Order: sequence, then C-alpha cells, then structure tokens
Amino acid sequence: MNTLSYALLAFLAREQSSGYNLMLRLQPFWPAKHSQIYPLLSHMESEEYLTSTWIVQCEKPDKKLYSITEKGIRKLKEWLYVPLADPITRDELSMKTFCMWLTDLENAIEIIESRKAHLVKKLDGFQLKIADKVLEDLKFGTPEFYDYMLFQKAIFTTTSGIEWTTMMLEILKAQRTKQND
Amino acid sequence: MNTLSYALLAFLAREQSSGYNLMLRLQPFWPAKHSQIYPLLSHMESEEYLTSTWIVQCEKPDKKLYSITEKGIRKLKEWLYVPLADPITRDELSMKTFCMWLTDLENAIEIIESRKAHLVKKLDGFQLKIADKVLEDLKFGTPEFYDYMLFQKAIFTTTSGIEWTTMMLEILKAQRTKQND
DNA sequence: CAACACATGTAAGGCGTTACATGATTAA
DNA sequence: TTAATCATGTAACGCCTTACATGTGTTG
Repeated sequence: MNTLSYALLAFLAREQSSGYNLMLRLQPFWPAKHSQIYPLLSHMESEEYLTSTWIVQCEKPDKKLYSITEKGIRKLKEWLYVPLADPITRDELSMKTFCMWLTDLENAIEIIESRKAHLVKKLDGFQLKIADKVLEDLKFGTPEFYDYMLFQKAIFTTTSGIEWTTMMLEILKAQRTKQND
Repeated sequence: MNTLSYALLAFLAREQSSGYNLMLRLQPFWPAKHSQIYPLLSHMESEEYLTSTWIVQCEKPDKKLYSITEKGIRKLKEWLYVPLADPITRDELSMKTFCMWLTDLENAIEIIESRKAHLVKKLDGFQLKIADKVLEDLKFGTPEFYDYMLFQKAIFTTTSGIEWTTMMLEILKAQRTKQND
C-alpha cells in the first residue's frame, strides 16, 4: 500500500464518503486526480479494507459511498507505527532562482511577485476557514484538534514562503532604484 | 522539456559537469536518481542543448563531461519567461497528523519528534555552508548572490518546520503530564 | 449558450524509484 | 572485509497527469 491509499483510509476513518468527495478533500494534503483515486478505491475494496454502496440521488448523479472496515482501521493504525518518510518538495522556483542571473531584473521581480501572490491568496483561504476555530475550545485528542494542528502547519509553511518572497523583493527592488540613478 | 531538464541546463550554465556530479548537486532542489539523469542528458545532447567529452582519470573511473551549448542557454533563458508552476509538496506527516487521533499520545509524540530531529539535522548542515557567506560581500546579480537567496529559502522553510514541530510537541507533552496527574 | 459542479470510469504516456550490471579505490 | 565514493548505463515497475468517454443540473 502506498501513502495515497493510507490517505484515503485516513479520511474514511472519520466518515464515509464518495470517491469524488475524497478527491476534493485530499487536494491540500496529497494532490491526486480522480483517475488515480477511483481504481485505488476499487482495489482497496477487493482487499476488504473498504466496502461500498450506491446512493441514488435526485438532481445529481448517483454516487458510490465508501466505508472503512475493521480491517482497514487496523491497517491504518499499524501505519502510524511505521517510520515517517521524509517530505518531498519539488519547486520550480528554486531552479529558476538558481539561474536568475541569466535574466533581467524586471523578469526576476515578476517571477517572485507571482509566487508571492499565489501564497498570499492561499493564506487568505486559510484565515477564513480557521476564523471559527480556537485552540482553547478544542478537546484534546479529537479529530478536530488535529485538524487545527494541520491548519497551523499549512499556515506556518505558507507564511514562511511569504516572508522569503518579501525579503527577496525588497532586495531586488532596492537594486532597481539603484540602477535608475 | 520537463523541469528536471531545465534543472540540468541551469547547473551546466554555470560550469561543465559530469552526470554523476549533477545528480549530487541537484538533490537539495530537485531530487533525482542517476538512472533518470543519464538518459535525459543523452537525449538533451541529441537535441543539441549539450555536448560531451570523455575525461580519462587516474585512480577514478572515466567520466563524461557535459557542456551547455548556445542553443541550450537560449532555451534556459526562454524558460525564465514561462509562467511559474506551483510547488508540489507531498508530506506523509500531514496524513499521519490527520489520523493521529487513532493512536496513543506516546506514538504521536514520537512521530513529531522524528520529524523535528530530521529538520534540525538539515538546518545544521545549512549553517555550516553559509558561515562564510554574508550578503554585503556578494555582488548583486552574480550566481553567488542567487545561491545565497536559495540558501535563505531553504533556511526559511526548514525553520518554519522546526517551529511547528516545537509547538506541536509542547502541546502534546503538556497533555502527557496532565494525564499522569 | 457556455462554463462549471457533481459523479464515475478507462487508456495512454510521462515521471520517478528500485533493481540489475560492472568495476576501481579508499576508509572504518 | 564490509561499506562507501566515484562513475555510467539499462530494465522493470509503480506513481501521477492528461486525455478520452458520458451525463445531469445550475449559474452567469
């Protein structure tokens, strides 16, 4: 089983859900397309980690509701004792920064600005979601408590990205005024 | 051409290098195995973005030195005007945090500790490398200037990771003493 | 009327890892 | 003597994206 499979189990351990809904909720943590998720869910059902039933809906297409089995929960709990893998980040911006000396100052500024805009937009989305959540109100050890932790994680990384781009832009823009003197 | 190809061009735009050396230097920014790099370099040579010559070494195996061509440099410069792709991060820790409510407090602490240890070790490596580099000494627009920026980027993200794990551990450990009362 | 959200699935191809294959030198 | 570093290459397989395929209901 790969990490995506465990990610699906992790969501289904909280509540039953359709493949489509799993795909949407998974995006922030482990981006995957529906074409990857649907076959995986089928396979996991054949391995008896999941069960499914068709739900007939009016004004919407029918959907297949997946539920986790006892075997699935056991598998998920075991995974929590397997040594943690290192995170993998692949950021084009690192490579573009590495060869930025080959381009003009205006383009360099535009590249960093585009990343900063992306991060600011992302952070704005977080603030909305977290507005009604305060640590004191959360009971320790509940799913909601760990949701809060995960949001904090996302906020920390996004904020540090914004700080770096801001620093970069200050230095680059200072250079622009210097060049115009 | 994919991002890895541009990454190879980016390194070769600075100095000629062997495939093996490119593989090593690429790891922090765009992790890739030699089995992926060697065929790519061959292909890029056939497209005339690179040229190569065999270097005979004593007490070491022979190596193939790659150099970037004019065509390769043009291609790399063009890439710097292509809209920036979003970074992709896949972190098992996010998924494990999401289902951490299913495990015991001691295991939760151990998971976060292992990530913190990994990040602290990584940061220590950076401090050594950057010890002899100070922004004031760097001439703007040089490759070394952008190296410094890249190190800053790595330090920012690693530091924010350490801050999050530290916060997490404080909360989890406070809970541990509460449970022992 | 076009685009988007909901909903599921398959097929093809590109990207990335692991394993196979070889071989010298050096450090623990 | 076992492992690590240097050095290049191929083969097989798994992961991920893009495209193909279908259909309804809502919003602009």
